[in-house]
Amino acid sequence: MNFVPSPVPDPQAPGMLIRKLESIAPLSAGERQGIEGLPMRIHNLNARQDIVRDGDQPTHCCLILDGWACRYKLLSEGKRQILSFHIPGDIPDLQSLQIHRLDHNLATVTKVRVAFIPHESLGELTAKHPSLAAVFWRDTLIDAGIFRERLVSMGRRSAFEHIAHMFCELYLKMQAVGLAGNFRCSLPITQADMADALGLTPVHVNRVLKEMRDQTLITLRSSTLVIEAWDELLRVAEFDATYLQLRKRAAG
Amino acid sequence: MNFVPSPVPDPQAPGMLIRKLESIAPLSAGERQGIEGLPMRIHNLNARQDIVRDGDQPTHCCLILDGWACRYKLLSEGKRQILSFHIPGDIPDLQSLQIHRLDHNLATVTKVRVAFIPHESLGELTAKHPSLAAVFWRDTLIDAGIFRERLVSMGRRSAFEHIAHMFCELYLKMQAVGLAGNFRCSLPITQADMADALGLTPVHVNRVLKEMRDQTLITLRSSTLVIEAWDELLRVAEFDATYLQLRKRAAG
DNA sequence: CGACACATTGACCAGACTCAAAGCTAGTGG
DNA sequence: CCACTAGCTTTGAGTCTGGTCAATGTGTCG
Repeated sequence: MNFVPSPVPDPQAPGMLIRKLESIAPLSAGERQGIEGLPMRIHNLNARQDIVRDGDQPTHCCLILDGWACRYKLLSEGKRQILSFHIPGDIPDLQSLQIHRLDHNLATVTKVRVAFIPHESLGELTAKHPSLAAVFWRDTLIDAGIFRERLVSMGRRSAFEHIAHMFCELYLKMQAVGLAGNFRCSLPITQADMADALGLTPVHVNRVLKEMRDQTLITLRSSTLVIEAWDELLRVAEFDATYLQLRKRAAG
Repeated sequence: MNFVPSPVPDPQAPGMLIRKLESIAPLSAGERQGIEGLPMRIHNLNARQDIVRDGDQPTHCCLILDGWACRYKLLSEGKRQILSFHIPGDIPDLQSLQIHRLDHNLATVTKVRVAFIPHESLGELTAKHPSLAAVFWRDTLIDAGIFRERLVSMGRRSAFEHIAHMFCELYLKMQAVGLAGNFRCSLPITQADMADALGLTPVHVNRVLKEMRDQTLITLRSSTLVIEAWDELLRVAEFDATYLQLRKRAAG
């Protein structure tokens, strides 16, 4: 792994994790305290670099504090499939606690600030607080639910519907961690990234985006997505947020 | 749920579960004993009927003892996406232990014999044996890994490659539970089912299957798949079995 | 200011879809 | 044991969504 500057302390990192987990299930005071005590190595990473790779056997989990990351797989002839995008609060490789060899890559999209948490410490924590283990399990299950919904988009939605669906999902995920509001959020990915996530070509993504703009569904300028017609977007995407398992929570 | 005959006892059901879990991680004698003690209601279900539905809040998990099941979601205009097929030993709704409202349907494909296990009993069991909880967690993570690989197929593999990939996966899963061998296994699904799983139309699936037959890659007759050229099938599918997390195990 | 990455557009192509018509085949009932 | 039927499979002809190739804008950063 290539880190840019050397690690810097970040007293807010455990808070980020606590907020994330409380968005999944309420935590007891003891559990919160246990999380506060987790050792975390903070790193600042450049955009577009791998964090862990296919085949790696990581010894840490990676909590995103700032910026966007993605998981992807590569095929022959440079074909890439982006499996998911990840935003602050996410632990994209939480599964590595149980599945020791990674079967895909995790990379930054933008510059990213991450906290690395040793598996060992997480293991001790969940041994002490079994209900935290359930929360972690739940997080990976929500992750799986997102994959299932994306499968539906890939298989049975048109490019237009699929892109609309992705925007609904990304907006709600960003809103849930307080990084979006008023139908506006940062979207720091290129059209090529979108294409690789959607299973389309960049050219076609571009055309569909133009069509969405023409229909005043969205505006997309300087890495900012503005949803101009939320209800209509939901409708064309046949979007049902159940699968995201979003609980009511305090504004972040 | 519509059960055909009334429940019948099946002393082999716990054995099926034990074998399944030992394919994920070794079990201690105490754990095996705990599983033997699980209450299981056995039912025989007809083909093509829902077991649990989108929105349900099940109180039992469902262990498949015999036959095939599938999970699917429906969209408007009768569009259906099959998320996964399930074979004996699978617990397709294990996640319902943690995610209480189902976001998809689970249905039989063929006639199915299932064992329903109360969440309550599973909860007690994992409280007593925390390492069993980890095994269950691991099982759902493997499930998620299968979704990720399917996402790659959907997004970046041609219909031909995608179908080849599905056959590789199904064959290995069947082999792992002793239901396949010698490059031959039962495949009790229609071309329409395949189409809904692959995100294609039945007509196109048919044409691709013909092409595979013409290339002597496979034979598919009376619900039996014969893989005539395994290495070649692996090659065209760019199949890498890592994601299935298959451990060496005794022949079933 | 220049370079490079990204976005946009056009012309043409191909893989997959639609609609429609036969052919099979396993199960059912007589 | 055979004829019938319903559901599945197969095939053809024509269409369309999304892909390919290539050129031209546009914006951002050093």
